[in-house]
Amino acid sequence: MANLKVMVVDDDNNICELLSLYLGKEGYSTVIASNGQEAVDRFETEKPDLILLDIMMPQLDGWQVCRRIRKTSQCPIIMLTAKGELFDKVLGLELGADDYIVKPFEAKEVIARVKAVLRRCGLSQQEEKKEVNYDNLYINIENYELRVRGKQIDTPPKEMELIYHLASNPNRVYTRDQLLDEVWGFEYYGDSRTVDVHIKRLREKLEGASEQWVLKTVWGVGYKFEVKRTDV
Amino acid sequence: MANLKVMVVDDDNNICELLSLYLGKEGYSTVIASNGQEAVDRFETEKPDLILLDIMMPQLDGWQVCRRIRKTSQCPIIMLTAKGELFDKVLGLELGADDYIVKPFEAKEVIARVKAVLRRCGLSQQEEKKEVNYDNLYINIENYELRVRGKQIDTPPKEMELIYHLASNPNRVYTRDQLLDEVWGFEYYGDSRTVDVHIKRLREKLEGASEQWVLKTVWGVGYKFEVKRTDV
DNA sequence: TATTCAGTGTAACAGATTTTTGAAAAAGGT
DNA sequence: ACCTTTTTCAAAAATCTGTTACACTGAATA
Repeated sequence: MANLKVMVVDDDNNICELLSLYLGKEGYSTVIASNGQEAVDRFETEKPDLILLDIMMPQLDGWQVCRRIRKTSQCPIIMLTAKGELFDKVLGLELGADDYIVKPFEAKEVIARVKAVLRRCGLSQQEEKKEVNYDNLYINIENYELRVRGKQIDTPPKEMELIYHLASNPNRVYTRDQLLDEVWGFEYYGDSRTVDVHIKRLREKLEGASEQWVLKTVWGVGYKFEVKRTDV
Repeated sequence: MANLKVMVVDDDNNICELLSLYLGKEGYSTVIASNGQEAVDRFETEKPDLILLDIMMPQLDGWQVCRRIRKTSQCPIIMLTAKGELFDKVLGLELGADDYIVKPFEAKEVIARVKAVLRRCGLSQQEEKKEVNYDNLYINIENYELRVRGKQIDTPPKEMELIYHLASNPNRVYTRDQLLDEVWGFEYYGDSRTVDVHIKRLREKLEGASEQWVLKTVWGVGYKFEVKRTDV
């Protein structure tokens, strides 16, 4: 896959530099714009593959920039919003934002979301694995196949995607909101308890399948697919 | 990461110089303002990434400066308060201060707090380690994972954060109040004995894990994660 | 050395919070 | 219309957290 270009738009130069650094490490090339007008202008000439767009900016704010760009392009846009600022999901959807990130953010999260959005748009940098394999567990998200102890188990799509998502990043803790965003999608509005119910049904299917891994609750935080370490 | 800029506001020039020195050594660039009005003015032009703000100043005091800056910016603010002066946490919270430091302060503490606040705002100068490793002890705060003698131990979030905090700064003594501030959070009000109970529960989990380190009580002061030195 | 006392360890409780679970309603597909 | 999947809801269960009371310890004093 050719090198992908990301445009970072924020009036705070530190944020721009930081994001640029994160993205650079992951092999993206970056373009920086430090205000709304510059963003609109450079978008035409640079033709980035994705835009990270701050909402709070003087003059032309993020929403306005988003609206303008959407008039001529479907280029994926991730909005940046400061914690405390209330982010209007409805407005975001109407204007065609693809995702949003709350500041302060972490490198990992930014990268994960950029990748996720690009993937959804069929622009992922490298083909990602469509299957995961653990002791007594095989998941293939392409043909929606789940095998536990070698036995195929009929599993509804949502459960399938959830276990695939968790098992693809073993030991990483996901909050319910992250899962809703990343598995259900940005546009999903709903009770975060929904995740619990799916986890429960997955657990019924996975119960006692292996000592090597477990679908664990991290109390007060979320869930993770925990894999026993053999080392250290 | 681009160089971060800190604005130091204090009517005592010695304090300013001293802080400036500390910060400079750590790679921050600094701007000094010696009264409230100057702080407000220079904030606009300099756009610092963080402000160290003395409370007691003639004319415009720290609280007033804080209020004014908060009208237009979420720039992190750490208040400086002299020992003896009573520092009003509630007022601090309402006005949106992010932390506070009591004078006389130590270089180490100032740097630690500046870093902590910047980190919370997603502006940390370098990626901080999310895991610590000692003989028979592995802590990963990102995955909420605690392993003692290689065995994974389920641990509640508060205990997790506490041991992570202590183990991240081995041999440093923390008072109970410091731990409440730094682990429970600036906004937490509560009995400092709470810390004792958490320490006890941690000790149960860590008991006899290693000769190399220990969760030690410093009588009359607080606690520290003590690591035996092999060198020196 | 005995005494005193503030500081610390511990166990147990209560309240708060979070998670699990079952059941039923809603939505979607055939 | 039927069946499956998904979501919602709320009661029940589990877990975490802060507090308290009391026992114990270390350090200072007489």
